[in-house]
Amino acid sequence: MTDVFHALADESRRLLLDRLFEKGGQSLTDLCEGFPMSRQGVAKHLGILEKANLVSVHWQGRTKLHYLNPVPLGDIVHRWVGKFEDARIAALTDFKDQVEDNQKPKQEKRRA
Amino acid sequence: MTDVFHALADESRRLLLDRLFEKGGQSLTDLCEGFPMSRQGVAKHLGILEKANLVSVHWQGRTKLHYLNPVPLGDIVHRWVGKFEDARIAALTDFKDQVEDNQKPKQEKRRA
DNA sequence: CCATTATGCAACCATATAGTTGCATGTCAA
DNA sequence: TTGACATGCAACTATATGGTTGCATAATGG
Repeated sequence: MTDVFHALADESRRLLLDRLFEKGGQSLTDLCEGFPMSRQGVAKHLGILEKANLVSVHWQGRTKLHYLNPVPLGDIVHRWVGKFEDARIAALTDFKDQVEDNQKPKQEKRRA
Repeated sequence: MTDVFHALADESRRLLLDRLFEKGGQSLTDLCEGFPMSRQGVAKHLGILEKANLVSVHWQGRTKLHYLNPVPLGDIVHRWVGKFEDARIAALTDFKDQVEDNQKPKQEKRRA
């Protein structure tokens, strides 16, 4: 989970995912094209994406083809989105309740 | 976007969100309770969550009440999940196509 | 007023991260 | 074999990060 979020928390890596989204099966050198960074820099980012399982690879001779792997995001993030959506619904009543409750001048701030 | 993912890429911060998910309107000291970290450590994490707009605050006298804010995740992450889901569908045909396509060039050492 | 409580600010430290360069390894084609 | 190409590995640097401690500020309550 940490790995996935961490991997996505970087513009360069999101850009690489964008590229793989447009066209899968690109090699390192393909992905380096027009990228403002050394080849090794890109390789490191791809390594992080692989480790997060957001990119899967397929060796073919001496070239390593990269593919976007949609599974972990679907699995892991979906849970969080669902959670936050529950919270969103709850927030409509909850937030107001809690603010009002906490606004009672003195203590008694613990909400029921 | 970077801020949101970065904020979520830390176990302590996700734990704080969990706590606010369970019960909104908690103060810094409330959230420090049982947390294996100094108050300032927690305050920093909350600052990052605020900056990412995942937590909104409401001052009440000298205490700062924290609430989970579901909006940015709903907006921003949803787009990514959607994108990855498109990719998931595409992957079924795309992946196979691209592998085969890339294999055309030369030798036959790899089977389809 | 004074003590207590809730928070903020700043400096500091250890480690992680993003990026670099240089060299090694392995594969392809002639 | 030889050279060119695709990638990996390792060392190094600057900065960001997660965490700490100490002190300052501001509101609360007796």
